[in-house]
Amino acid sequence: MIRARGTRVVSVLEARRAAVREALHAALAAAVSAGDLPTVEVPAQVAVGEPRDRSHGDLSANLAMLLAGPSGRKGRDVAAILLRHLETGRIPGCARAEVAGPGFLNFFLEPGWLSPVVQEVLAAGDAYGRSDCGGSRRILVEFVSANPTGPLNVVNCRAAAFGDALIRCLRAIGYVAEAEYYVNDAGGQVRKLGLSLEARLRQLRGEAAQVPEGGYPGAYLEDVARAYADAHGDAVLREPEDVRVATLAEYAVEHLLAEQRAVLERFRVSFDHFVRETAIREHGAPERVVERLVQLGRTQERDGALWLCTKASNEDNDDRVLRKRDGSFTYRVPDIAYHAEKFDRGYDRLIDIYGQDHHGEVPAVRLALQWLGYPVERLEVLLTQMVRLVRDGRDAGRVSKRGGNFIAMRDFLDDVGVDPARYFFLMRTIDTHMDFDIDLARSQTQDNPVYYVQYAHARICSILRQAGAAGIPGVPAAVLDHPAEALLCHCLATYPAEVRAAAEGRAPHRLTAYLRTTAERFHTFYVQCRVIGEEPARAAARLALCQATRQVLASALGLLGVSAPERM
RNA sequence: GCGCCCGUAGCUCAGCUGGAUCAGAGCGGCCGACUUCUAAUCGGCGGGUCGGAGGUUCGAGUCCUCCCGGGCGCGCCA
Repeated sequence: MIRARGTRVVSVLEARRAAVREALHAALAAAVSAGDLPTVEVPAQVAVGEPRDRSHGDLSANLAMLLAGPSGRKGRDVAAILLRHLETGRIPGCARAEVAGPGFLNFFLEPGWLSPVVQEVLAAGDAYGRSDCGGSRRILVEFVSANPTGPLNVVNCRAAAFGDALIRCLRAIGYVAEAEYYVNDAGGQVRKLGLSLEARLRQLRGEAAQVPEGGYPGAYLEDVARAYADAHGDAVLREPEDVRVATLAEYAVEHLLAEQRAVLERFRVSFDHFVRETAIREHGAPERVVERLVQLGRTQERDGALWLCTKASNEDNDDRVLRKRDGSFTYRVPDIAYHAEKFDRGYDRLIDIYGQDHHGEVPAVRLALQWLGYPVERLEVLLTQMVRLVRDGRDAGRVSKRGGNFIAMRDFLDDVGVDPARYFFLMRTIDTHMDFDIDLARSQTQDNPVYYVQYAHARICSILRQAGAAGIPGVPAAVLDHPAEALLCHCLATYPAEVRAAAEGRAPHRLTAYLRTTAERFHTFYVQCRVIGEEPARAAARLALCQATRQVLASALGLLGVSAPERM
C-alpha cells in the first residue's frame, strides 16, 4: 500500500492507474514539443480502465481517441505517436504497451502485480470498501410506507429489500442515511377500516353484519377482531358511531402496523422513523399548505372543489383536487405537507421509493413543493416497477397494492426464506417489470444464486479452519501470479468502486452481479489452486488471499442484508 | 388520447455517471470431472439481425427522433 498526501491510502490499482496517466501526459507533452502532434488541450478525464478481455492487457487508455478530433488525426495514428514517446519505465512493472483497435493504448503489467491488494484488504478489515464520499451528508430514504390497512405483500417486499440495501450502501460510503416509513393513518380509508373491523366484531357475536362496500374484506381482520374482543370485549359497539369507528380504526391501525413492523424486522429491514399522517395533520400543516398555495395563486375553485393548477406547468397532464366538495382534503395535501416537513428537517437529500402505480402523483407533489419554495432538486423519487406473479409457467395475475391478488410477505418469507428473497429482489434493477415465479421461489434451494455466493464464503471458512489447524499463517509470502489468483485479486481491488457505484447509482443490484463474479472466480481458484499442502510461502500467500476474499464477500453480502454462513 | 417504465439467447435478466476492448450471466439442453482444503462446485459445447426504421459520431445495446409491442398510471380512492 502506498501512502500519499497525508493519510489518504492509495491502492495498488489506483497507484498504477495514476502512473499510466502520468506517463501518458508526459508522452503527449513530448510528442507536442517534438512537433509530432499539434498543441491540444489535454482532456480532463483520461480514462484508464481495465479491459474485460485479458488479451487486451491489464490497463487500457482512451487518450488517443479523445485527441483524434482536436488534432485532426485518426485515433490509431495518435496512439502510435504517443506510444513512440511513451516511457514505459515510468510505470512500475510495465512489460510493454501496444496500440489496439481504434486507438486504445493497452498496457501489460507483470504477472501478480495486483498481489498487494490482499494486504490492503486485510489491513483495512471491515473498513475495506467503505469510504467517506458522502462527507456525512444527511439523506432521508422513505420506503415501503404501505397503508396500515392490511398485511404487507410481495411488492412491499421488493421495495423493502431495495430501500434497505440502498441505505446500507449509502452509509458505507459515508452518508448519514435514515430510513423512514410514512403511515397513512388518517382519511377515508382508515374510517373504512374501522367500519370493516366493526363488522367483523359483530360477526364474532353472531350478528349478520357485512363488511361495507369499499371496505377491507380480507380474512386478516377476523384475527384483529378476535384480538380486540379478547382485550377489550365488545362494549365499544354500544358507543356512538363516530367514537365506535374511531376507536376500532385506531386499534386496527396499531395492530396491523405492529404486524408490518414485525415482518419487516424479520426481513432485516429496520426504520429510524415512523411518521404518521395524523401527526402531520395535528398542528394544521395541511391547512397552511393549502392557504399558501391559494395565496400564491396556484389554485382555482371549480365545481365546489379547490384545485391545484398543475396542468399549466406542462409537467402534469391534469389539475388536481386539493379540497373536495365535502370540505375534506384529498390525500395529496397531507402528502405535500409531509414532504415540506421532511425538507424542514434539514436533510441534504430526500429519496422517496414508490411503486410504479403511484407515479402519477409525483408531478403534483413536486410542483406544489416547488411553488412553496422548497428545493425540489434535492428530492429524488425512485419508482419500483410492478411484479408479475407466475405460477405453473402462466400469468397468475398482477400484484398491486390495491389488487386483491397478493401474496402476504409473511407467507412469502415462509416459502422462500429471507436470504433468497432479499437476494432475488436485489438481483434486478427496480426498473425491471419482474416476473416472480412462485414455483421457482418455492423450490429454490440449489438454483438460487444466493447459495452460489454463500457457498463460496462457507468453502473459504472451511479452508481457514483447516489451515488454522495446520498452523499455516496468512501472510503475503509469495506473489500471486496464477491466472486464477490474478482474476480474484482484481475483484478485490475493484470492490470499493463497486460499493460507491451501487450507492451513488441507487443500484444495489450491482453488488449481486459483483458477488457472482467474485464467487465464480473463487470457485475457479479453489479448483485450480490448492492452499493446504503447497510449499509454505505459496500456501501462506494463498491463505491470505482466501481471508481477503472471505472478508469482501461477507462485506458485500452485508450491504445487501444477506447472511454469510460459515458452514453450509 | 396523454404521462412514466420496459422490449437483449428457449426462459429469467445484467450491461455503471452521454458511446469505443460489449454482445454477456444464470437457468434449461448436450458432454465431461469427486482416493487430495465442502460436487450447493468446476471444465466444455450449442444458442441472439440487442423490438423496427432513421439520425448524431471515428465508433451506438447505450445518445436523439419516429414507429411497433407490453406494463402501470391519468378518481373530489390512497
